[in-house]
Amino acid sequence: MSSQHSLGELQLAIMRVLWEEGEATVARVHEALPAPRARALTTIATMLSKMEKKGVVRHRNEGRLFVYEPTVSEAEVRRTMVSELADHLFGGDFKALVTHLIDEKEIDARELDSLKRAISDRERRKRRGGGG
Amino acid sequence: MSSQHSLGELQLAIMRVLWEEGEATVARVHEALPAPRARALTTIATMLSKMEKKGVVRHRNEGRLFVYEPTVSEAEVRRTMVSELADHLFGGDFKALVTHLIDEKEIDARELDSLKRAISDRERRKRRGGGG
DNA sequence: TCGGTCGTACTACCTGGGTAGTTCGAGGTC
DNA sequence: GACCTCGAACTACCCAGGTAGTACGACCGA
Repeated sequence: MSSQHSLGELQLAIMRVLWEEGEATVARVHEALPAPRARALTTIATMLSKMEKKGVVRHRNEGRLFVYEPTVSEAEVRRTMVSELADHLFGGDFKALVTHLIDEKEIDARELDSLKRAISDRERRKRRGGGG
Repeated sequence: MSSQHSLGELQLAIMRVLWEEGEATVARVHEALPAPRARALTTIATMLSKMEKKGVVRHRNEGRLFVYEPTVSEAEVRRTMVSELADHLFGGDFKALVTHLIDEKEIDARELDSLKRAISDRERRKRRGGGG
């Protein structure tokens, strides 16, 4: 697949519900949205149909209900959006992005160290176990 | 300052010119934009005036020329935009962002290792030297 | 069958990024 | 002084995210 999908804030919030629950009706998405993201039900419905046109969700009919489910994974969206940002802001240099994170104290050396250990670990496991 | 400024693609391209050159006229920005970002001169002018309304650039008159200069630094914009992304995509967890970078092979353990060394180094220097 | 309820469809609007043509004014030139 | 040119201002779009009211159709209960 690997389609390029950059999503807005509300769209992301909606997707988060769908990723979490696998599938959901408009009403379900609406009530599952955290308080600060409270919107009219129709707003959610409109958004969902825009998102379907865009290809990030799909729906099936359950009686007269629409049950929506995601057609793109969280990882895909993240990949797209992080790459986009790295592109725009750091000329596509992901290392520069991490460097920024550290320079701006968003993340410190200790955190990075534990991170690095986790990664080496994962890589080692990958090498031994094979599968992705 | 620390104002929150999220910029679009063209805006970023324009800012890059201004950051690089310190200040520039519309024409200068226009000709300095890399080929793939070629736009009509009026587009640049319009954009620049929108950006001024937004507060990310300022201009002074040099005869009948407008000389624009940035009012926000590249670091500020990066901070804003990276934080925004981390917020939207990783619930504000910067570590999760780095983890993503590694999981998705955007960056590998070796790169991370050299990165980590550079960071420890910088931290050490900071601790000794003071300023920040 | 009528009327209410529920849920989607339609419509409309706002905002901001992006795009660019056209107009207008200032300055220099013939 | 009329004219040309250059550069900014104005105007007008397009698109997508976001927001929500209103219309409409289906279904259920009386």
